[in-house]
Amino acid sequence: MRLHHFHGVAYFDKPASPSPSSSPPSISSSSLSSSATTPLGALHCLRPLAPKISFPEARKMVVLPEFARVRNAARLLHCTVPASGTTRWNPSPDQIKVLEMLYRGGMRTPNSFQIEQITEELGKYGRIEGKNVFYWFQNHKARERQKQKRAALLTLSTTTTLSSLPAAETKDGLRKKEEASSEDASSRKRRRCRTWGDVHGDVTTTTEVVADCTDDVTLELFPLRPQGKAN
Amino acid sequence: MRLHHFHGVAYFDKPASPSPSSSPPSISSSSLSSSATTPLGALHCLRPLAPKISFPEARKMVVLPEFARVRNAARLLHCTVPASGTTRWNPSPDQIKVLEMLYRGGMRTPNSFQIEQITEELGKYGRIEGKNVFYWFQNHKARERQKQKRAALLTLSTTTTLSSLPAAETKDGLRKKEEASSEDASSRKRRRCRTWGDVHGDVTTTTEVVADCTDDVTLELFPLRPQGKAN
DNA sequence: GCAAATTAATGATTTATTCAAG
DNA sequence: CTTGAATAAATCATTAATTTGC
Repeated sequence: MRLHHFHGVAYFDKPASPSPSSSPPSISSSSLSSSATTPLGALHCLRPLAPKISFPEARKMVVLPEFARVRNAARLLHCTVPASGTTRWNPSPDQIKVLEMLYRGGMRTPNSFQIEQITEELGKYGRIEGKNVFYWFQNHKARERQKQKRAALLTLSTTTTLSSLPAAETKDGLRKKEEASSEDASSRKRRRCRTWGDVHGDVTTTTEVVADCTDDVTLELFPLRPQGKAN
Repeated sequence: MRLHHFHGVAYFDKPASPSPSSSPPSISSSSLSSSATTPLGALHCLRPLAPKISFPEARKMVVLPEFARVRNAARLLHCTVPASGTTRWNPSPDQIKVLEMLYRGGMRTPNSFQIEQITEELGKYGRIEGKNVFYWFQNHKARERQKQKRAALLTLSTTTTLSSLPAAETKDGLRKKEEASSEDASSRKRRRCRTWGDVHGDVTTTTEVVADCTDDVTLELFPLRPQGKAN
């Protein structure tokens, strides 16, 4: 019911950046032909001005969530669809089905590319955004873990045999016990370093260099390798 | 010295979205003329291909950080500048100066718009990305807090008078004691809900509706109100 | 004086918590 | 009470300081 007006702020993205490693891809300034001083589009400020109409309070409308705040930067320019989004995402059964399938498949923290793919795919079953996918995986992972922990705790307090515990905890109690199905195995203590603006290696031209993995549209959404170890 | 190849993947952003509140702005799929099935650009996979040369191990090169993974989505398309970024951002004294000034000014968690502005500004003093700004504030805030906590702890253990403690903790010990300068005051327990892809209020047309705050390029970078409570 | 070895800072990620919509 | 959304705390990994042996 809302009716966001918005209109672009000319927030062009960054000129892309390196590729693999987690080197600084350069977001807004950096590279680009013009060194600063050329904000590109133009920047307005346009303050929030009473956004929503039916809100219990005036909250929500300022900053933005951790990740969000960063990424959003670019887009905006010709937003021409009210999108409809009223409140929070409500995953459809189909979407959940797919997400859980991916999770069971071993996917834990999809990278932006994967998120993009998944969002694209799930978009067929209903409105969804990348952040929803992102959050879903975060929450699901965390809650599965906590569920397992509780279960283990219970088991432990019941049987007291503590024989099946892989003894792989870190500080408080059993921890890190999932490792769902495949993946992992070699990266014992090396999670860090994802990247920021780069997910794919490199292209060369700006044309649709496309396909390099599988297809170019649906792409292997499910076969996606668990973690992202794309190499 | 590196020499990232990269080159865009045509990850256009999302069609922007609502505005104020934290309603789902729609990231990749959703709105847009085409419902899924049109990944736009094209997607490649091109694996990391030996990024860094001087690395003790083969780590770093897979997915990407929390926020990152989300935002990065778009950009890429005509990356034509090696950017230079080798590894992590190394703030120049000038950049730090500005950041600290903003911090002291009360800014704690800038929204994407602000980050964009700051990045733009700091870009004049050296390479920098939005994520750097974002991280800087996160880390600085956290470390200032922890520094203060430690100090207070020390004070407390020394004087034992505990008379000046505002008794505003939450669970473990003194906490939330900053509130730098202005802002805050009314929002006692309401941090949540920032937004995601929207920062500016609304426009209406796609043209440069620009200016609404101050100017349009340098913009009041420093006078920026502390938190973002732009209303 | 300088370069390898340590240590201190701090940038970047991940995990844990909290809040609140449905 | 479940779970999407958001923030803070804890960690990890690099880079800059600083120390130490030559």
